Amino acid sequence: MPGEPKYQRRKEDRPQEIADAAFAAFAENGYAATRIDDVARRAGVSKGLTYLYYKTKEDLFKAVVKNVVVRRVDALIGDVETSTLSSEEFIRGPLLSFMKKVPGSPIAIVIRLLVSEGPRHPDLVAYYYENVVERGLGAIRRFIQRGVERGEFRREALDLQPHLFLAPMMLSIIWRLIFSDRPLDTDDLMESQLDMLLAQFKA
Amino acid sequence: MPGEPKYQRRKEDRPQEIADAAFAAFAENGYAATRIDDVARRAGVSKGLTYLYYKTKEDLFKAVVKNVVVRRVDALIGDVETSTLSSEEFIRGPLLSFMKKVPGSPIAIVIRLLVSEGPRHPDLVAYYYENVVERGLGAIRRFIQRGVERGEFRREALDLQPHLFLAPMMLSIIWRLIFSDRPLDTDDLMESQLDMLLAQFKA
DNA sequence: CCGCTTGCTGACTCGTCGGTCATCAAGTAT
DNA sequence: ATACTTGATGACCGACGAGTCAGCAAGCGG
Repeated sequence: MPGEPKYQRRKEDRPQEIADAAFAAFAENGYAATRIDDVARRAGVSKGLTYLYYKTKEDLFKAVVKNVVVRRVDALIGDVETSTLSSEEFIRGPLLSFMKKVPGSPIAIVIRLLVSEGPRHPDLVAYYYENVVERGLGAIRRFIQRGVERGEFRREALDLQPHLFLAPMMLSIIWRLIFSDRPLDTDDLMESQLDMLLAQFKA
Repeated sequence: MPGEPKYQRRKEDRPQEIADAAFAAFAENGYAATRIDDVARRAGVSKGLTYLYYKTKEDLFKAVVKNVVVRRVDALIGDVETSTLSSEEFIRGPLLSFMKKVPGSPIAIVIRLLVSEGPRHPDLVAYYYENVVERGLGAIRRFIQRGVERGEFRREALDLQPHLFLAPMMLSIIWRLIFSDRPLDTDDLMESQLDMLLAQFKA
């Protein structure tokens, strides 16, 4: 009797599937504590196959981080640049709702991985810096500038460090990474911060 | 010929010395990547001795975190409670200068360790939460309350989440953990935040 | 000086896990 | 059908590092 085939060949999909499984595994146990075997099992694949597509564990790690990051940042930045809302509306609308989502999103996991493994993967940190941080901060800076040009913000807003928008979001991310279940009204934190910034810099 | 003794017995000092060495090692390489042998060599001691004082690697880890934490937090909180400065003076003086120091201090290292290893050491997280976070936030809350009672702050300040004071500090810590060498004027960040808070809540 | 306690050593064990490779079998071309 | 390519498997290897333990010697009490 012929029976089911033991496996199908799916050259195209495997790398992505393995990367997804790896992300899930890293998210749960961290990089060091994750075995390639775990990743393979999660992906429904043998350990050997993982090594066909990713030469080393480190390779896989880098692929995973780039993967997760690239997918998200572009979308958001595109939003900022093309939106037709007034500055205040944009801040209270799309920006705030984005910030609220981040602490529970895969981005938070990537930050955990960067904090713990970053020092041993400098090129990965560089990649992240260029593709996320610089571009993200740049977008905020341009946004402020546009606001000033339109007369919605005072000139002093130009001296503001864009980081100040993101500080409560960062705290919220770390809080959830460490104290996952302990309550903290992170939404309120971010709203208060944006309120303060607007109060201070609105024309 | 008698020669030097090969070692001295120093039962009292060993545990602390080993914990210090372990902290240095964890700070440099993280928990998982640090070998007990490294710790021992740093402490000028044999691997076996480490196991005399700490049953397992995890034990050592917990001892290290508690050790570093306990030493610092009390001092600061004591400061807040006993200071005779006005609220604004205190914020712009001792509080600001404390916050400036943190990102380069061992506390930052502890945060890295908690972010990466926390999920696997829930009791350690609980310990940290009770002894650092709750007490720290409590101190800030009492400080605000005192300011309101003295008429230095408006009543609305009571609704403020204390976390908002610390958000830029948190961002600075993470920034330095990940991007150690990349420039960021973290002092300015924290100052701006305190300026905003004062502008908003000063009576 | 001697003998006993115990702080301390370091060679060893043993499980684990990253990485390899001989082999198999799914799919394809002829 | 048959031969061939290559995606996929899983047993295996080697190193590495946590934890053990038999024994050594510092230093104290008599």
